[in-house]
Amino acid sequence: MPFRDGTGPPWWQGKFRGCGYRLTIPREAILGVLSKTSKHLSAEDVYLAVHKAYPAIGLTTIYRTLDLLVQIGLVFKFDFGDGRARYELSEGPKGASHHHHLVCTGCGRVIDYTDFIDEEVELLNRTEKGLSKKFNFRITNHLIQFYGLCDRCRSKK
Amino acid sequence: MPFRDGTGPPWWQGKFRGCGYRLTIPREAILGVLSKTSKHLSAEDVYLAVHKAYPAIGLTTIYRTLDLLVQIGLVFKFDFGDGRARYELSEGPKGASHHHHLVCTGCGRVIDYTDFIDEEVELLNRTEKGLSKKFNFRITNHLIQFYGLCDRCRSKK
DNA sequence: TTGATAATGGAAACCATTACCAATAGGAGA
DNA sequence: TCTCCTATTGGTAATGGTTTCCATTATCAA
Repeated sequence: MPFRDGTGPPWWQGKFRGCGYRLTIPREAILGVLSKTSKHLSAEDVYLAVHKAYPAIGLTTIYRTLDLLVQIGLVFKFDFGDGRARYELSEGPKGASHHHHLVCTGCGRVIDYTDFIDEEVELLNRTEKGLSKKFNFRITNHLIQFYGLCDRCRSKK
Repeated sequence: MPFRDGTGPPWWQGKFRGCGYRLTIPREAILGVLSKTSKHLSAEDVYLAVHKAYPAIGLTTIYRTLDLLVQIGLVFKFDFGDGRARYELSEGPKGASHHHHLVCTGCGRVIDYTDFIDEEVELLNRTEKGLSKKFNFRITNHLIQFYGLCDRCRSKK
């Protein structure tokens, strides 16, 4: 009987065992970091955060684990155009906090928005169904991003 | 009076002059390559293609020019997750051939689709308006991609 | 408790992209 | 058409995020 009140084993344990993966300290530490922030962390960001509590965990493990988490579907990987990948937990323990991104091409700032999400998701689901059938794809994920200049960058020029 | 029948100066000349950029051999060659394909070329792909006709043109120029074309808005830059950027002409001389992408996470194959495009674009325009107002952004572009397993990769496992 | 093997970590390799700078060429004005 | 200013170019070297390699360690089913 799983616990989800913060005192028992984390809610993601099942995901691991179910796939035949071992639940290790580094993996728990990385999930811990990701679950405690709403920022878009790079691999190095995760490394630095994890490093505070577990200095022995190496950068290689961070990359490997993040890849694994993306494969499992626990984590989303994004590219905001600054040359490094960003990672976000796909959903929190209390449920999904689904959002899309607004990226400033001037300063690289990323804004999460949840407005219009319902309409977008509704259309996406419909599109997914159609595409799955037409191209015989098993669609697992989608990406929507808007690009532009934020207020600060607009006034600079 | 501009020519668009292939015998006169290319339709993109105005774009350059208007922005104060010079129209050079390398730039024309690169645009030429991009306008003759519907594939998603990497910088190296473009380099190799350009190199056949103009062996003197260097890879550095390819990168610089592609960046410029993206800035001007003549070219879109994509990331399909294979570690290299892909470039596509944003619209052909005959008009736009707007499409979105379906990416196989198994083999990396990318399928262009135009189905649902109208609905998607309609919703995106509405969303853009709302986001522009709420966050005071000047939105210039958007990205939609679906990820999944293609038929071949599904049957492999 | 034990053993098979999945997972780890440090260093080195990888590789797409960028920085640097001397040489070249576009094109507005004469 | 010619000249000059300066944007552009191209080769090389550097950059830096990510991956590879492999000997060591730790997980967990039996």
